[in-house]
Amino acid sequence: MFQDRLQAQLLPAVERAFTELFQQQLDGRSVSFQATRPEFEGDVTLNVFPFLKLSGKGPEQTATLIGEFLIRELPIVQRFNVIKGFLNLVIADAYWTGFLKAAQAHDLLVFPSTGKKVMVEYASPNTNKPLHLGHLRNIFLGWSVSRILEAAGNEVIKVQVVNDRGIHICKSMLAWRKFGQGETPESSGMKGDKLVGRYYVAFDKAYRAEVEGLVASGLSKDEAEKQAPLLLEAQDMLRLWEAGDPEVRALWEKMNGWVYDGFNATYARLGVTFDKNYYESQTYVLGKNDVREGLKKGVFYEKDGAVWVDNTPEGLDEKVLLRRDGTSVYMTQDIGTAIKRFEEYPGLSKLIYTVGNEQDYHFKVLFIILRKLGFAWASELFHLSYGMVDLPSGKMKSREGTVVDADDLVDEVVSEARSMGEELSKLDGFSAGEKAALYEMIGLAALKYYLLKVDAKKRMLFDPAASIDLQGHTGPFIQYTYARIQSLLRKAELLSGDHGPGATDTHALLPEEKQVLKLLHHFPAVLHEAETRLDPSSLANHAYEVVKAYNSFYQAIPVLKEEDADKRAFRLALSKVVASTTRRAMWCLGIDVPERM
RNA sequence: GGUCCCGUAGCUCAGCUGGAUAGAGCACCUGCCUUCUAAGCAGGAUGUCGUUGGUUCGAGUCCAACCGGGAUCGCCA
Repeated sequence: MFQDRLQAQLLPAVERAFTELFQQQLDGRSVSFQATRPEFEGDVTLNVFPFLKLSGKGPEQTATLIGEFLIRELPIVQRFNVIKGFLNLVIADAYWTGFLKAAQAHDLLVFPSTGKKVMVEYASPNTNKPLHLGHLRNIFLGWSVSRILEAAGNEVIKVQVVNDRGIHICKSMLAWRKFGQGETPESSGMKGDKLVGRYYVAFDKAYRAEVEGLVASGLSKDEAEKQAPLLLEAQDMLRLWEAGDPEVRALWEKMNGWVYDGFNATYARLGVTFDKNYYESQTYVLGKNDVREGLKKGVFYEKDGAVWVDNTPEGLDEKVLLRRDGTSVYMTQDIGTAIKRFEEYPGLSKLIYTVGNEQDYHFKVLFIILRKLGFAWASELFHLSYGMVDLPSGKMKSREGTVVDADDLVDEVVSEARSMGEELSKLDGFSAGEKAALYEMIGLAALKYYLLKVDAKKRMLFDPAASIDLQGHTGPFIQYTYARIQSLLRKAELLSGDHGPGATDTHALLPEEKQVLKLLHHFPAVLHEAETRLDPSSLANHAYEVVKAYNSFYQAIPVLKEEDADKRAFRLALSKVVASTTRRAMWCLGIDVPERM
């Protein structure tokens, strides 16, 4: 369990209190301190209810005895009050100002190196259509988790698996060859992924027309769907692809190339990168030997000529790993790819798959299989499962054209940031290019924060109006606070006589100052939690809490206008740490912050 | 049908291994800019925490059943 610097002092003292006052051994792990609720006096609270058996006394008496002991033993405990079983401790201002000094010297959200290497897989698109809103949640989530792991001291390898082969891309290729008349991204001025996606849609349309015609001529729907000439042709093309037919391969490479150009443009705009790309056209052959090995070892078994795994002892089902004809299924290649990755990256300590929760079962089975094959690292595989994104109108359906395109969405939110910015017009001296870059930064912040602040595990509703909101609990609100502080710091430097911000402990902390300090103080614990739970939302929400408290402070307490030099220096120091910590927290979310806005 | 996830204010969401009178934002209302950036601050109103039982000193949180929503269970990917 993560201990902050305050708990590190309090916990041993509480343990001593139990040995000296009650002659009992207290298990430190069972002790939890919580922030004191605002309606009571105090900074941290110890709930003594769980320890009444140890103390052998009533709640009030137990709490009072411990409180008195802490006052004697720890200078940082200034006074206390007891309400029922709650021991509320007031921590001395000197502790908080000392904390601020430490935070000035060392970034609160940078942990020492763990020496561990972690691989995060995310994005993983198909190459037959452009990226959409669902991909955005995946991409922002995977990127943020990578950053969080880095901040927590790990080396992170970011990868994607590109699903570049299969019937879906053959459909686009076929449609392009039939109807495309040589159209290219250049000739049409269309982004490559959009162009290929258009032919995928064109295929679907023509195919359904064929199916309807066949049904009209008397076939059942099922038969029609299987016998439509276009589908047969696409399947032929897939066979030619697998046989390495030069012409099909050339077309495949050309059209995938267009898609990659389009994806790369989107990734660049979103600000994400990959250290390595895996392509299914290469990985789909993996895993067969591993499955045969498993068969030899008796981990799997043969039935009807196919190879199976029996997961009924784990409460799951039986599952085919190699078809009767010896070809592999999706699971087979995932087995092989996982093994290959741990070979390619010796010392890899964890592998995280950012994949939607509709594949929960798949990953459960995959991890069990790898464990059965005897790989020690199988326990370090993690499915970062996230919920679907729904629209107010319901589920996104490509057939019904309700899919929200990623590029369009970014355009929209950036344009909202622009009109807001123009309206407020606070950017004197900015060039057109600087303004455009700023609006881009703000728009992306709105979108990223909107998708990241919700617990990733949960299905979420995407409200287009709320996602471009720039006020309240949003990314731009946090950026705004940062820009505000930067402005303050710039002005402070202009004032003569100030030799930079410094923390002093010569004045009694105001409630607004202390509130900000307490929230900052809690930040490392939040990062730790975000890392262990692989959950950016907790970090996103805490960043909001901090800047909200800072804004209250800012609005109520003078900084530069303060005449007392010590107080002014202290408040500047506080502001500076809020800014740098906020910037780091936003970095962990993949969101940039501006110097002005 | 089996397995898994979800149900908290009008809407969208927080609520850490059980702890004090369940919190934010949006929307609605009232104040605050001759400016340390009003993309802000202060204040107002809003709850059978899906239902019913159980465990506990204490349950939004744990357990069971039920109701409602979703996912998944293929020699598909």
